[in-house]
Amino acid sequence: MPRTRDPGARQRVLDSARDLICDVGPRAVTVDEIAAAAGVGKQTIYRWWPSKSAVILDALIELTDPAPSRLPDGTYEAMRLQMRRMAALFASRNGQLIRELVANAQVDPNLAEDFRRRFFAHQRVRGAETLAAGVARGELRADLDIDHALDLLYAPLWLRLLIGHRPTNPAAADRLLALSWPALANDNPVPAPRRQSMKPSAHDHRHLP
Amino acid sequence: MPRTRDPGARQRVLDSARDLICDVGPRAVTVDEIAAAAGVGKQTIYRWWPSKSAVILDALIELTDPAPSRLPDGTYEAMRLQMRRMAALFASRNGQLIRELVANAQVDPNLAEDFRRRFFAHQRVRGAETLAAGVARGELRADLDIDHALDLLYAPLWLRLLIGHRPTNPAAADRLLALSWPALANDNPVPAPRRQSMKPSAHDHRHLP
DNA sequence: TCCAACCAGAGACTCCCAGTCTCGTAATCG
DNA sequence: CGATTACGAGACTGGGAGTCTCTGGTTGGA
Repeated sequence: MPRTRDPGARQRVLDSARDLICDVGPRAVTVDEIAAAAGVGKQTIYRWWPSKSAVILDALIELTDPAPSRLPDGTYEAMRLQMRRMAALFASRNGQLIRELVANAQVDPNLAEDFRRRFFAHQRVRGAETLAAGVARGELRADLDIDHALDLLYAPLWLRLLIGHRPTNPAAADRLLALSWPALANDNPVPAPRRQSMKPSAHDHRHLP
Repeated sequence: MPRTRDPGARQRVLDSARDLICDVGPRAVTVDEIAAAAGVGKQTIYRWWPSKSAVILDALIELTDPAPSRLPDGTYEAMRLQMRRMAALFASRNGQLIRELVANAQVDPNLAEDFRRRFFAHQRVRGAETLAAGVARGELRADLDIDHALDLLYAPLWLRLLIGHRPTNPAAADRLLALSWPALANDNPVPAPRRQSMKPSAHDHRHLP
């Protein structure tokens, strides 16, 4: 019998938050500005989200959800594509959203937990599947620790986003994968047949933007 | 002819900042509390440091400076020690200082630049020396890109500190180094003689806290 | 038709904290 | 001794997160 939630308002809040933060940069954006840009009362935001960071997390998740597109067959190329996607996200305007969230997560344990569960872990699932498939096919070492391998592959990109000591772009993803590959690949192709074309080719080294 | 800076005050400010942040956690600590704990006027803090973050950065740097102790000869063991030291720092109370600084650096570009120059880069210098020596001795691949290799080795520890998806401890450092090693080591010992005892031994794998 | 329940936008309000300003005092040097 | 400057103490400003209040609108049931 009561009035129900306005889905348009929800969407306008998320869109405004995303646009403002990506343009102006993190922390320079206030909740009042988001509310004004969305044409929404401040209380409407706090009715549906517990904090400003929760809004930003939802805005970020909305961006990256709808992409279960097909991956290449080879483990190397599949990982390369996934790392390139992550690098592109980090380098895009939307990288600002992630930086803001990680910054606030250092202070707010609840946010940290949400961020890990709803964004960070979610990002890793497909990578874990790819690596597991690679192990099953004998392209990767049989004793590979998937979680540590994911850290190895993804962490340098994260670090560049958060520290800014180097750019985060697809070329960086390529170089990092090429560098790490020998640590993951199966040195002794036990019964496994061909894994020739999957290995990094020479031109993957040494020519960056 | 004027009164000079009180070095005791400087030290008390840094000590109080460190203690409070390590105990209470980042952002829960205000400048007023630091000043009160140090028995110092607030203005004295702002006379010598441009911001709260600058105080914390100095407090952090003071901790990690005086440790140019000798490293083992083997490249593997030297890197292992350095990674373990970093892991221990991250896991200690002082890891809070770093988290706070990285969080604020996402918002404050000047702080980000200072943090990179005065802490982050400084940390990497010795690692770079170790790797370069390893290349020179033929233990590591001749075409190794030192900067990327440092990212590979250190970034997973940083990521654990900042995201918190896994613990940051010496055992983790060991496992990450053992995992990455094949990506760095020289597969073709060209003219290089023995590099036997430097390689990870079997017990370095698979037994964590 | 009317009413209860709850949503909405608008904006005033409280609380907190980084950073500034002011004061009276105490060193230091010429 | 007097000019100069640091010092501790604490009042003050500005801005932003989150809350409260008000008025109005929309829904579904009696």
